Amino acid sequence: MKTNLKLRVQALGDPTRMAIFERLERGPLAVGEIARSLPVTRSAVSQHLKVLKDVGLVTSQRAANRQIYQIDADGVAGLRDYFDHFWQESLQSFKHAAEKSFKEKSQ
Amino acid sequence: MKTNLKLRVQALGDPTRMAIFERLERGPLAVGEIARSLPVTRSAVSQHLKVLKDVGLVTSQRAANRQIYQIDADGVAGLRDYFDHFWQESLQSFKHAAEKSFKEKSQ
DNA sequence: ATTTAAGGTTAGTCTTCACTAACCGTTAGT
DNA sequence: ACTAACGGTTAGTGAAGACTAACCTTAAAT
Repeated sequence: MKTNLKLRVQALGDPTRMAIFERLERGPLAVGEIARSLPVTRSAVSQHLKVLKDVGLVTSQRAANRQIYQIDADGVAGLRDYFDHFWQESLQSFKHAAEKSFKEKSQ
Repeated sequence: MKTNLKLRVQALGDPTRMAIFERLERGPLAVGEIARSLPVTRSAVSQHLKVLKDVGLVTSQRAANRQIYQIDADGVAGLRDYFDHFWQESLQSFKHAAEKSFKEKSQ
């Protein structure tokens, strides 16, 4: 399994980074635009975006003066798949535990 | 939206808690069993499990002397749904951005 | 009744990391 | 050329929280 997945969860574990991430849900934004809607400096936003980019949750591209960030849909899909797989495994193990418990009680 | 979702991501953001969480994927475990497979004390594991329980990612039940923890499948499903929804929104916004970019270039 | 093992709680320490301020390079406009 | 706005980088600080050690209760065993 990709260890990147854990790093992504770790990255989103910070409330400010999660807020930045959600700002990008509706579409690409420049660093300054994000910072203006948050109670932190551009510097902080820039650092957070670097983390998000390093773990593959956002991508960036230059537009003249500005740096435009947007969600990396593949990165999000990875997270969804991980939790989906996890969910299925959990259901499975729950079934087994329930059956085992039933057998133990009925003997 | 459930603010709980962000708390869940936050909870799994800690590597030790993520490790504990993954230990429970295959089935219910007691606190001591988890602690034995990790480089931290039972006390730490107990505290982490409390956090995971508070945000709805695990449940617990007594078995005589011991406290048995297991994954809360509903909690995991919530995370999966969140990221699935997020993924769809991101794809949508990506489409729009691409179309807009195409129009701008062709005019 | 004592012992043993389980797990939760608390106080205190220590590390991690989010944040700001200051600086730098870059680009567009005048 | 100069100015202004953008964004990335660094050093230093502060606060949040992960961890251990010590203590407590509870339950089963002898």
